[in-house]
Amino acid sequence: MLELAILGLLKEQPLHGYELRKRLRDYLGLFASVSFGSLYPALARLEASGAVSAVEIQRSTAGFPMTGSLSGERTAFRRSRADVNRRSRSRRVYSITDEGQRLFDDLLSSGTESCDDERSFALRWTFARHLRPQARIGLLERRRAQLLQHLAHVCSAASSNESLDSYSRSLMERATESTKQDISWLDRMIRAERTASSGGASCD
Amino acid sequence: MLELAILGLLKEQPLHGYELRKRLRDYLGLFASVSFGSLYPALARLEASGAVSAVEIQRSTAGFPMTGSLSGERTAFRRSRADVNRRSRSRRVYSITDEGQRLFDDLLSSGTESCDDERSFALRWTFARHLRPQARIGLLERRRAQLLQHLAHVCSAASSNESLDSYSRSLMERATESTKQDISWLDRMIRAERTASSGGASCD
DNA sequence: CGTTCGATATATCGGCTCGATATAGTCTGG
DNA sequence: CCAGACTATATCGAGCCGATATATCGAACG
Repeated sequence: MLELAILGLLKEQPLHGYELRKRLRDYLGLFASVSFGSLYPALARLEASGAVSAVEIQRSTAGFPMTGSLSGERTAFRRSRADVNRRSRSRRVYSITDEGQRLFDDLLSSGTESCDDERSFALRWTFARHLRPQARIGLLERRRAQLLQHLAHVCSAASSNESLDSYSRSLMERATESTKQDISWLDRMIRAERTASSGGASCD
Repeated sequence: MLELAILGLLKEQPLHGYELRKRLRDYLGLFASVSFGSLYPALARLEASGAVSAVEIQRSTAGFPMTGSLSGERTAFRRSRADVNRRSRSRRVYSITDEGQRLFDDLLSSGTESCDDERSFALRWTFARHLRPQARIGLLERRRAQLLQHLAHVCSAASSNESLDSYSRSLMERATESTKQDISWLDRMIRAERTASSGGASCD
């Protein structure tokens, strides 16, 4: 799943590891902060599989480093942001490749079988703009079915045993309420997607 | 954290791995199902550290197996439940030791520094009856402070950058709403705990 | 002027968890 | 009598996390 998040951020612009982590924490950081012990191995895997390419940027006080290696990718490396000009030390700037674009599409739409937990869904929904309208609705409906199933399971477990104390019960009630509201949210999203796709252009 | 859940269930009665997993899924299963690849190593760790003791129950069609080893613990092993008499194959029944009781108390109250994520809090709250009233309130307030901090962080990240598309924004709004409701729930719980502890014995 | 501190930046290690898989006994039903 | 489902324990690889190590830079401080 981390690969999907990395590729999604690199689709917008090339980034180095440290900045990538900050964006994972801030933009997609609704759920958790990613540690370096996950990030750098994931980047190494992606590089080994050819999904991303890395350019080593040597530290240099001049405006354009260009110490000379791999001329193609760093055209997109523009120091438009304020934190880029305060570069320090050598950095490895990663860019997504064509193969990485394909991998991103695969990972994003592969939730057909097991878009299991909440974080996985949240991550996919963050990149929902890269999905076809039909796939967006499918993602929402799969998530909805999972929450309904989860709700039924919790209710059956709660009714089969009344030995829960007040602490467990209050926790369970809060969780159930939150899940129901998630389902309502999904319903609203599904309705909005349906009207948008019917009102807009025919499916693609 | 898995150790804490195991010890909490074994505090009530001795259990073998398979049944333990079912209860982790049903009773504490509000969040996730625990895999055997986590459970059995965790049991082995607990046994190696002396927090639990295991009794090998050989399969036998008689009512009482009692194949003879460690006479003390299995007094609590009563086949009062329907699924116990349909025992099959040899099982390793785990019981909590005195050292395990101490470890449970340590783990349960060690959230002073880092009761980080939601699942950790939910697990501790499930066993809140084993905490002193003061410690219960502390747990709730730590969780509340974390959620407030999380909320502030998300809001600042959202305001600093407006480039989020409608999908990310709707997701973030739902997450924010849910977090606010969690905080309200915590406030209710804190109020209830305060009245309960003030109505009961004077604080100390 | 040095030096200490915090931010930037990459990398690795051990330990824990998961999903998949292997093994094997028991019970039920066709 | 055998197929399939359930019970039960165990292991493996891979991924993720927290902690830690290393190194450079700018700012703060005396």
